[in-house]
Amino acid sequence: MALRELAKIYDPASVEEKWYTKWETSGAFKPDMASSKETFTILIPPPNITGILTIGHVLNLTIQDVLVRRARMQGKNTLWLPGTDHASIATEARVSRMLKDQGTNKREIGREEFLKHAWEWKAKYGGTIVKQLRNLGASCDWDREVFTMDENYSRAVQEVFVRLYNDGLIYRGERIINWDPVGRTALSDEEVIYHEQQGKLWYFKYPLADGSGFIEVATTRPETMLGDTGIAVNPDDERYRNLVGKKVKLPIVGRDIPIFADDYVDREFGTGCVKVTPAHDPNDFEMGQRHGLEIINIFHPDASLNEHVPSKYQGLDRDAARLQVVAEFEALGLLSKIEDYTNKVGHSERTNAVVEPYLSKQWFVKMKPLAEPALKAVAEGRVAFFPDRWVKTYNHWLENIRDWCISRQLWWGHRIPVWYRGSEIYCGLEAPAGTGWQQEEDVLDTWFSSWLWPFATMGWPEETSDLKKFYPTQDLVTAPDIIFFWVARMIMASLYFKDDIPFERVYFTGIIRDEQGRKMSKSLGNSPDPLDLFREYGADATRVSILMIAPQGLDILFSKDQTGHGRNFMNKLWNSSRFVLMNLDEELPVPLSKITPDMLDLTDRWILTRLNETLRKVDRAYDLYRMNDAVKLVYDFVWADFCDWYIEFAKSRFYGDDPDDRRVAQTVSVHVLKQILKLLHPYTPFITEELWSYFKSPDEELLINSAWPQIDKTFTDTTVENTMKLVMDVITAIRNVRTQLNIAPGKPAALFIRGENALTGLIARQKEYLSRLAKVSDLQVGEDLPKPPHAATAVVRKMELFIPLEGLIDLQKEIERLKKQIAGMEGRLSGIDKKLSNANFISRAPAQVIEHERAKRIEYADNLQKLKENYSALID
RNA sequence: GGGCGAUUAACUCAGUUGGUUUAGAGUGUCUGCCUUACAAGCAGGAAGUCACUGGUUCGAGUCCAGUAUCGCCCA
Repeated sequence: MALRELAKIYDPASVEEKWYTKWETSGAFKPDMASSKETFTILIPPPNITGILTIGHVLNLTIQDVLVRRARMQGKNTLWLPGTDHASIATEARVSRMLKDQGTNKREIGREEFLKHAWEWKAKYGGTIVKQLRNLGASCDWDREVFTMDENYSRAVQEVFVRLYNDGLIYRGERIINWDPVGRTALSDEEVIYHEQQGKLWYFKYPLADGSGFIEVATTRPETMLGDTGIAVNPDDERYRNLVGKKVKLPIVGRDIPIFADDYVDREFGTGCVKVTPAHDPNDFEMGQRHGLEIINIFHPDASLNEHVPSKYQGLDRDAARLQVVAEFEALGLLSKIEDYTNKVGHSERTNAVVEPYLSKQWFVKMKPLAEPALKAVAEGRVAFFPDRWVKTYNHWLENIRDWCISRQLWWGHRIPVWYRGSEIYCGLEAPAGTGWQQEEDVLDTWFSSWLWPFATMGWPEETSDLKKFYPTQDLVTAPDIIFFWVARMIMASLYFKDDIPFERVYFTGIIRDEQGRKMSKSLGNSPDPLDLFREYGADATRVSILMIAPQGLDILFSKDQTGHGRNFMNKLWNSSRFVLMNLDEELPVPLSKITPDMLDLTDRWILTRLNETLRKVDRAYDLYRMNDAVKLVYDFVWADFCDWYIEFAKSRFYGDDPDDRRVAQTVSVHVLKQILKLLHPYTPFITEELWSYFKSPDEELLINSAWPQIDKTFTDTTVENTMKLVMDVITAIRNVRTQLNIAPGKPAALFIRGENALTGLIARQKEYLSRLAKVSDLQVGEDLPKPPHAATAVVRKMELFIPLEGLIDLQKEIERLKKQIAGMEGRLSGIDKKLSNANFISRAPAQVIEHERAKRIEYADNLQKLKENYSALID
């Protein structure tokens, strides 16, 4: 059969979909349930159904795909389990916006109707990101795809709630929580993002109730004074000791409130007197509890003022109320001063609204008992973090953990399995018998379902075959910004409900930023759409580009241009394959196993040795989860070793007249190329599968299922690297001379090498290669070779290279060139002399190091002498 | 305020237990090449007091201490 020819340029669009379909329909993504082989499982961090693929996902998911594809090739029984997350707040916001566009809202249509719309929305848009994962090449087992509101999954969530409730780890309580006035729901502490903000510190005078004067307080939030129910001072503060026990008449409101002493108050801050608003500040709430203060909630859920403030303030937004309070204090002559003040203001992670500390009745999980085993699991190394510095962050959070507010005043989510009847409370999987029971209106925090991901995706609480086979999983790949939200909580939930770790290793990727170091965000519009990149450069190029610039655990500055690097690499791979293919005969060459080492050329032994070395280093990089190192190793092997040198050498043999040698070169080329395709397949699955189809033998299958390459010692040769280095150095030196003396690259030149026969003999045997790669027309070597007149000179490892080019050498240029070489060599020599003349160095450094320096000295001195001789010969 | 990280060529980054020529790569730049795989390419060159200051050591980009700048997390 005639071998097919490759197009001159790789066209990703024409092959990507074809191979993805082939992989999926062949069952390559599915594990073998009957197999007893070692399993390798990764759970996808479920993307939000509201989301679309971002560059951050591309990094994260590509790393997962790389790990999974390599494990699969290593013969492990591999499962990558995909799914999506229902994202309560985000989805509910989308659906609400849609309803608003239709001229209605959720309260108008009611819970049931709203949920119908939400499911419709999910059906229509929720699959977007999953489709995009296929474009990326993700080798997930789609038959196992899970959604956090699937029936089974929901049952697991209910089950967990009920068990924790019965175990006394879930309770309902009235606390100050973080309130999102836009989402109109409670948030957990983790969902509040603090931004530094330029604000003011207002100083207010509060008149004492007995008319004996004023007390001054400083506040960043004047409007909350409408809910003040006390004034606190530090008990040790001499300035205010005599005021403790007195009362203040609260301006505007007219309420009498007590002055009391509490250790919490910082004497240095402001005036040392603090206004206390127990309903709207967690610290004030605590003080209020300690001192029996009245609690007055002054806000509606949308953060406008309610009926507990004077009527002229009712209905005002908190910002408008602030201005009005300040104006009124000023009018009353009670505004003492205003200072600039920088403080951190909490914003809702989802809606970006300024979060209001708000007293309300919510459901909480007691975290301390869950945190302790989780700390232990990581401390004992049962779960390992890469990079491991994240352990510190993890420990710090768990050691200072606070109870988790899990109820949300939303409809889209898992409704809390609790029913009320009067003062009765029932918690269970099903509604209680009897009439008059009302189910809790709130749903659970989305993370309360995602923290069960490692086992709920596999059918828990049933003891399913998946759970038995694939739990616990091996690797989790995620961004460090959800270490608390998700990673730590999964460890806690898994230890509690499965009595086992959820995964053995967590790989934390960096965060992708733009060229200026800013986070990618929709509002900045600085996030390129990965699908555009796929179209423009191909999915493979996008994947490999991102991996190349993604060092372990460091943030990544990404720009579109970088995708060009990957594209160029793909082009290089494509064209080297194309070249090898066009130099084959009618049939594929015999496999390497049919070749005996004595048939191999020096360059064959060299490339096979380099291949072994690359395999060893790549595997080590994987073991350390240094993905970018692994990519770089293969990149260098392909581009520098294989393309720049081996293929260039091989041209002599492909075009030469020794058919046996030609066939050996074909065999080695194809062998090395196939190993390259295997090594690259996890990074760039599409192009490698496509190329594989041209080079695979009839008994070989898809590349995705092929075996990961192994080191083959048969062809390793320890001396070959040294010899090849010599040849390559000589070639480089000649090229160097040619360029610097402006000798046309195509112009043949003679070469004389004077040096030890042992070395020059090695070179002489590679005459053919010198001729092709350095355009050497006539080669003469010997120990006593006379220097030809009018020759350029170079020194390589004590050998003198002479290039006689009478009439073509610019003498002045050669003189300058040699001068520079001499200066360089003198610099090296003096550096070594400095070391060797240091008595301490001689007496304390290891003998090996000293020996090495001495050997270098001899060589440099020799080189220098030769350079100088040739220099003086030239200027005479 | 506490913690973590970064600082190496114009740009983006490697540099794994201190010694492997005078610190590497890609991009950009300069010179020359459309050499029968690839101009998305080839060959060659220039370019860095490794943020700063001390210390340890025969020897520091690498270890220690401090300083500065930037970034992130927590309070």
